[in-house]
Amino acid sequence: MDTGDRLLTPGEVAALFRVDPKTVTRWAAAGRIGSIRTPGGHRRFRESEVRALLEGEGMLDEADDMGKARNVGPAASTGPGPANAGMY
Amino acid sequence: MDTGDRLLTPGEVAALFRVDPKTVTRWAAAGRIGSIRTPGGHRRFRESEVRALLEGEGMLDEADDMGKARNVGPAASTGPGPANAGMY
DNA sequence: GACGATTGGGGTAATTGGGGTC
DNA sequence: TCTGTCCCAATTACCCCAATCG
Repeated sequence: MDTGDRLLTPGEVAALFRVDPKTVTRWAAAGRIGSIRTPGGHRRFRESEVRALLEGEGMLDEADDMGKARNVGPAASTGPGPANAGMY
Repeated sequence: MDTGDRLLTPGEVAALFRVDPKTVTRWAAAGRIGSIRTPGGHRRFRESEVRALLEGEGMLDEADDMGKARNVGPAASTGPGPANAGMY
């Protein structure tokens, strides 16, 4: 049923993307990547989603014209997937 | 609905959240998650509550489509939704 | 009663979150 | 506009050993 819903820590995702953990946090805060929060407030990311982002399957439309799908939307969130609640 | 009466061990919940079993114990001690204690002092967690926490307690409606069939993960059931009281 | 594996509790180090700045 | 780095506070992870579960 699940496509491999292993959860990754921000550090894991950051290492995968070769960026800073803080940057991954910003992606989650911007709603560009789905995030699951622990009761303590920390974030966990779906390995399947991260993998899709790494492969570039997540945003095929944007690969061609990014000035179109980047900031178009009622909620300002591009919402590529399950957007987080954004409460803190 | 027997799916909600299943009890999970701390190790199970820890694997679901991708955290340490000790962390799950800490959640129960902090009152962030309901726990049932065995006569010996060990804890058991309700599967329904854990799943609700995993899918997002914020339960925000999102009608987004990415054009490509991506992982939807486990079905997000509009469960009881024990509001997360974890404030930073 | 005994055994292996898990859990609990305490304590300390590492990671994470949020804000602000360059 | 986006990313990397600074601060501090909270959360989490791993260490120990004793008790409990199956």
